[in-house]
Amino acid sequence: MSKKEKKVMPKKVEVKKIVKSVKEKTSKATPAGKQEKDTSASERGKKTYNLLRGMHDILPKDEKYWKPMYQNASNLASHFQFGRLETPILEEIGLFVRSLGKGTDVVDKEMYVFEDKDGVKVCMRPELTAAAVRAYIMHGMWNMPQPVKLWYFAPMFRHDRPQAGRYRQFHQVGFETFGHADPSADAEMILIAFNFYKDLGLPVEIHINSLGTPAERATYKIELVNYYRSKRSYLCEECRNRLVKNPMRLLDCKEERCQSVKEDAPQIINWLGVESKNHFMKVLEYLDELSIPYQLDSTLVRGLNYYTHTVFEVYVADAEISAQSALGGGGRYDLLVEEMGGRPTPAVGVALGLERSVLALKQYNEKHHLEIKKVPTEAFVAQLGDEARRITLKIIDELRFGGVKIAFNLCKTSLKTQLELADNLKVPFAVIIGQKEVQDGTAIIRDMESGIQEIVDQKKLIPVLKRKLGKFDDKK
RNA sequence: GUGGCUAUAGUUUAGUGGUAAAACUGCGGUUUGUGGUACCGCUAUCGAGAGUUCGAUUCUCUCUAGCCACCCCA
Repeated sequence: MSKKEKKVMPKKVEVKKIVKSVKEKTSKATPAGKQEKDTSASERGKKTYNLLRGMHDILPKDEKYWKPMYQNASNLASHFQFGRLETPILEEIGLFVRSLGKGTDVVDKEMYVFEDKDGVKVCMRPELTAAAVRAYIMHGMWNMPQPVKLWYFAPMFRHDRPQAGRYRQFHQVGFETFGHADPSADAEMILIAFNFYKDLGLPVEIHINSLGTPAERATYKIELVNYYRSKRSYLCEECRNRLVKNPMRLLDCKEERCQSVKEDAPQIINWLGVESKNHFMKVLEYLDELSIPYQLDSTLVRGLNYYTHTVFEVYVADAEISAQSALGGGGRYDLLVEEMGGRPTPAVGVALGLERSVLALKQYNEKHHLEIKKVPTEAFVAQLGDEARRITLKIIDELRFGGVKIAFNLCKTSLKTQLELADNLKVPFAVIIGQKEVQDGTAIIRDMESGIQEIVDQKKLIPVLKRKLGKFDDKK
């Protein structure tokens, strides 16, 4: 016991632990154990904090999903010439009410709205398109060579009821193109969304529809309502409400009794004018050319009011993976810039939900027994004693410049434990530096498979390691 | 926002009206210079609060959170 104490004395943490374990032992031994328990409870009785509802931490274990998502988005953006846009989380409420439209769920019940200390009503952004439009107008981007292409990777906020893959703070990666009316812009958006998932290794398909112009939609709406009104007695209660409130949503109904009514319902495509129809057909031609799998979906409406012409959503191309419906979606919003006070500017955009994508990707990989490969660790640097530890940190830094992917743990003092860690990581080599090596200015390189060790000069460590790893120095 | 299900160590799961079991992980140890094994030890106010009870982790209620369906969306 005394030996033990002596050993650990210099370390505060260890002392505490010993004290604690001694306490516990005595408390167990004595019948007055209850008292002991009480004191320890009050000792530890500090409040712990939980997350707010619908909020989540993104932990290191999911870095393997988040990192490639950011990299993919960033690569696609630079390839397709999108510039990074970063806007504030807080904006004026009006921005979203005006762009998304009153009557949409997002505006009516999901926005985080509060008054700040100046009594100004502010809103935490529920999406970014409106902010992008604001930025486009505010910074006079119509004076730049068109199209202006912007992308973002950012958190959004919606006060919805949480579910798996559905959070109150969630991330979207999105792309917006301003000043490009041609169907090729629509196709480009869909291509980017498609590639984003392709690069992640998740097969997706596109559901697509056209909403035409507001005028065309209005005529269609009348026709739709007329049709549904004639079948009113067959409808579910929900749909009777929709008939008045939001007729476009009638087509979404999943009630069995409404299905037969839905089958013969007029389809919006037949009510589009020649121009709108042409635009849509051209988008589809592009998709055929690009071999992007898509489904025409005459019931696809989308819940934000600003869309015109093309609308689309991205789904996992595997019905068994329940990823909370669409992974992402987008469409054209040719009238929004003008509506928001800018010059008439055609625009198209897409937003992808990242938490949902991670969820879908996890499920997909699990089903197909796939794993995301990490960059393998090439060597473990083990150290023994204070002197060695000091040298080690320096050597670790040198190895970073040398481009050797290493692991280490300065927290551990025993060589045994460190080699155990090295073994768990399945590194091919361990670099061992102890008291003796510090004095000699050397290091041991241990081949973890064969156990063969070699002593090398610390200065030659990087080239020797690289040669052993099958890497060659750039100089040679 | 509506309805339903669930809540036990870091994780996954046992279990009981008499304060709890296991696996994995983590930390420490089996002389601080050598790994893959083995062994030992430590780690849970049984989601929070109230009620019924001699006694509740177990029964009841409230709350909270998560999940599922709907609504909607990403």
